[in-house]
Amino acid sequence: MRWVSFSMTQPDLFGEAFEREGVAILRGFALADDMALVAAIKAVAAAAPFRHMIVPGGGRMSVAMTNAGIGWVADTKGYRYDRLDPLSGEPWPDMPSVFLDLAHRAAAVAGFDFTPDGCLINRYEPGAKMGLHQDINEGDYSAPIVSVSLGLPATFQFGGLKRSDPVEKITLHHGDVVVWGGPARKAFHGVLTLRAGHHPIGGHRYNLTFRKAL
DNA sequence: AAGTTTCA
DNA sequence: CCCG
Repeated sequence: MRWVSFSMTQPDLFGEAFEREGVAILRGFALADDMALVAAIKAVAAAAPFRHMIVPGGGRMSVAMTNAGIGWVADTKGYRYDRLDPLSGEPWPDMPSVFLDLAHRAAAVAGFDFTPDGCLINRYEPGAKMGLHQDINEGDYSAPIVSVSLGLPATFQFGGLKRSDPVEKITLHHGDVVVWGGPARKAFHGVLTLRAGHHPIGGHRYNLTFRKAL
């Protein structure tokens, strides 16, 4: 099987151009569904509350997380995907249909037939950040990663396959969707410290990251 | 280790 | 003091 290579450029839409093989930036793709997405996030969080996970080494993540479907979990032992929320022992809430539909449509733009089984929901309060890392705990690297930004803007860093590779910065705004796969699937990426600001959905940023975890 | 801290 |  041959994997699909693609790239999309959004020159000067926000005074920034970005072009990288295997990465598509869909500006405003989620705008039409933003309120439904936020409502679904709140419904998931009502059953599986946001929490600050501990990483190996003992550090506490500044980003608060919960999951729908198969969940990403960190603790002192390592990183893993789990059907159960360790906080409750119960399965993570089901993936909301508005999540699944949006992720599928966004991935299709980039040439993927993508049915995620998990969505990691990140909540960034001002001061929160996400260090450079790879998404490499999934079972199927032929599936892309789909990332949805809601709320306050953030500076996203996209690097290469080695931590030391140069990093490109791009501002992600409310409603933007990023799809990466193929040669970019295991690229290092991260989010710079969120700056305080005002947004109709609140003074924070949500990020939905869809994966084929199992 | 997707963490922090410290230093040059 | 912040940044890389």
